[in-house]
Amino acid sequence: METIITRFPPSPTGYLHVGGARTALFNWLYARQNHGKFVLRIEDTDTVRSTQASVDAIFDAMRWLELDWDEGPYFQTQRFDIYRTYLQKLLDSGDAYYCTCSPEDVEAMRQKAMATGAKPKYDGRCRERGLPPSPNAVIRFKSPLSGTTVVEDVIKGNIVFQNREQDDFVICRSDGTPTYNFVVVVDDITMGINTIIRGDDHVMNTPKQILLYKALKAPLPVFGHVPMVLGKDKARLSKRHGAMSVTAYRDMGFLPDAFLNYLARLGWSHGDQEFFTRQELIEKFSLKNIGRSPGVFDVDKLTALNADHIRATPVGQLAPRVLPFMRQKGYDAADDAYLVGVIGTLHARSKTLVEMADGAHFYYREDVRPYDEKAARKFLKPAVAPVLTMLAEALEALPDLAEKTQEAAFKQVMEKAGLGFGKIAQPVRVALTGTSVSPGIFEMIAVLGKARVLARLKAAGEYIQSLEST
RNA sequence: GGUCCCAUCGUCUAGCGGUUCAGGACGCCGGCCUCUCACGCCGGUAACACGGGUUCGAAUCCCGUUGGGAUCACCA
Repeated sequence: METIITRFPPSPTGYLHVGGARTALFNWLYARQNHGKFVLRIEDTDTVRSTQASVDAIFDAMRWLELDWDEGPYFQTQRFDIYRTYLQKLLDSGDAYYCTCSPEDVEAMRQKAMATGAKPKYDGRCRERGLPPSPNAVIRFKSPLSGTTVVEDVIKGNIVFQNREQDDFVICRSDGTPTYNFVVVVDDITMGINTIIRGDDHVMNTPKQILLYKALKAPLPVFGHVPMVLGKDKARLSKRHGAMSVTAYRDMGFLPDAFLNYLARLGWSHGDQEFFTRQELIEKFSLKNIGRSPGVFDVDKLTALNADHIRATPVGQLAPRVLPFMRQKGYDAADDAYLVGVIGTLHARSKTLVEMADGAHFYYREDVRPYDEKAARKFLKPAVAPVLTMLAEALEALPDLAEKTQEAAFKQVMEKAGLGFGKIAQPVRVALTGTSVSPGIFEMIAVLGKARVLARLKAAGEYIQSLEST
């Protein structure tokens, strides 16, 4: 069987956006599943809009998503000589010709056509003139005047185009640089790309490209056009929908596998399954299960899926991923046993890594004061001071802080104070964390360790005393 | 406007002529669990755009309407 070779060809005119990431993912999955090759190609022929910063941003995003490529990155700007060769082939075979009509002339043709209600296109006036190369001439492709070109789309099915709708499009500008539809075809032919999965916005280019493949006598690749990703208002995703850049999702605390899982499920399905590991995606992905209608990007669902992935990830593996967020908050955290313990108490209650870092505040602050005002007022009342003291003593006497051991200590205090656990837990929680929301008391104490716990209980006692004296 | 594509709960979707007065997930609303918050569990809300056909039978096939999207460059 032929080796599957797919590609992802972003143009470096901005960051990698959500839609682009999804087509990259689909191509990557398909290549990986078939033990084929995934090629990265930078389409930078628009020298005005292309920037190195964008190239870097794209690599950065691909690396974060861990979508590795087997070949490339190729840069189109370094391949002009190849394009030149293929241009000459078309000229030689008579499938292309020089045209000296100025942009203004062509524009006039469009206006005229529009006026008569016809489709705006170049009228082919230089088609049979056999013009020689000249400084201001462009090269146009000699498109068939009749017949049909059918795109056999693996996602959408057959799409038929009338050749008469096509005009003789420019394949080489007057400045000598080749245009998009031409370079893409040459690249895909020379790179051996046999499977092209790309966005819906390219369907109209496909008949042009197929014509080029035929003129170049090259075998056609398999085409598949995936529907667009839309924003909440059902309009194409754009800046006004907020985060479009893939790396923005990294910064919001999403896991790459969760992001990929979400992207895959947006437009593709495998029965009712929602959660997929990266490996499952590779195994179960299939072109035939890609839907034909556009989908709306939903952060809430991404977030829910992210929570599932966080929970499914062993705490040890989560540590290096949360660390940057901890540091960003100024916590002196390290990838150590303490952090693993911290994550253990937080990972079932965090939907994102940012939330996890937020929830870890009390683990990395020596003093949790000032207390949350409402929490302190409600729970750190005079009556609880002796209870906190008793608890501190009981805890101090313990040989270790295993949850079982702690339970006995708490039971002892509960009996002495004549209070239920519920009455003791909240004050302790405030004393330990400064707030009324946190992981479970026992697990928290086990992670914090005796020294921090005793100090905080003592501090809370002092706080209550200071209230009484005023 | 021309050309092309699309159309199941608010959203992502399952469904590929009958076993579905349509299943799952997110969201939302109840409840349970419970030391708070979560997790988890249970239950509820909510859809086949419309109109014609074809067929014994249609969410599933065909046509039309409507609605959305894409594209019409010497951008990619």
